Amino acid sequence: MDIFLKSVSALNDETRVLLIRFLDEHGECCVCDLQNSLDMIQSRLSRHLKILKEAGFIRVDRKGTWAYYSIRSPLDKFRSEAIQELRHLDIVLPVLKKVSENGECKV
Amino acid sequence: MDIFLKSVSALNDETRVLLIRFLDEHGECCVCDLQNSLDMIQSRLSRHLKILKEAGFIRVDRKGTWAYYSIRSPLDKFRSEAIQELRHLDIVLPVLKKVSENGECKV
DNA sequence: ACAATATATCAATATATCTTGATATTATTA
DNA sequence: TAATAATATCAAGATATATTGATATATTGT
Repeated sequence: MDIFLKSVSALNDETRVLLIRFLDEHGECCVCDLQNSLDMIQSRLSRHLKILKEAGFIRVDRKGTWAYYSIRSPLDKFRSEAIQELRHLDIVLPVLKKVSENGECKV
Repeated sequence: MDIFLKSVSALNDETRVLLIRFLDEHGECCVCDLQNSLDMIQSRLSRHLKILKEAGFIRVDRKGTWAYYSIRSPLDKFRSEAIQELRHLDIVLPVLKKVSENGECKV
C-alpha cells in the first residue's frame, strides 16, 4: 500500500509532473540547470526532486558539488506507464538552459 | 494536465484505494452495503465515491433510492494499469455484507 | 400529501502538503 | 584552512484535502 501511495502521491503535483516531463525530454540535468530553465527557487526544486527520487522515478548522479538528476532506468511497469501517460498531456515545456557546462551558473 | 492529475489525485488516498479494491473484488455494491462492509460513515463514503466517479474509475447505476457502484468498464490503459497495480498490494479486504438485498439495511 | 429510507451535500475542524526565505551541509579551490 | 559555490534541510505561513455531524434531496409506499 505504502509503496503504491508513495508513487501516486509523487505524481500528484503539477510541479513534479513538469519536472518528470522536462527530464524525460531533455535527459540528465543538474539542479542549477533546472533552476534556470524552470525558473524555480532552489529549495522548492530540491524538495520536489527528493520526493521524486524517493518515489523511484528519478536518480541522482553526484559529480563534485553538482547533482545530476535523470529519469531512472529501468522503471517498473506502473511507473513507465505513468511517464508514457505524461507524454500525452499538452504541457508547455520551457527550453533547456544548460548553464552548468559553461560556468554561468548563478544560483 | 488536469485530467491526468484528477485520476492521480483520486488514487492518492487509502480510503479510495480500498474502495476500488473492494468493488474490483466483489463487483457492484450499493452504498449501504459498502457502509456495512467497510464500517464507514455515510458522508465519508459518499464523498469518496463521488471523487472516484468524477475521476472515471467507477460508475453508478441508480435503482430507486439505491445507488449501485461498480468499476467502470471499459477503462483506458492508465486507469486499468493502476487497478492492476492495486491488485498486487496486500490490502486486507473486509468481507462483503450484502444487506441491500434482504432488507437489513440500517444506515 | 406524508412518512420513511437511501444517498448527497454542507459547514466546521483537523490534518497534510506546498511555498518561501533562512540556515546547514558538502565539495572545490585558493 | 578559509572562502566560495552547489545543493539540502528547516521553520513558518498559506493552501488543499479529509473527517465528522447536521441538513438537504430524492424515491418509495401508505
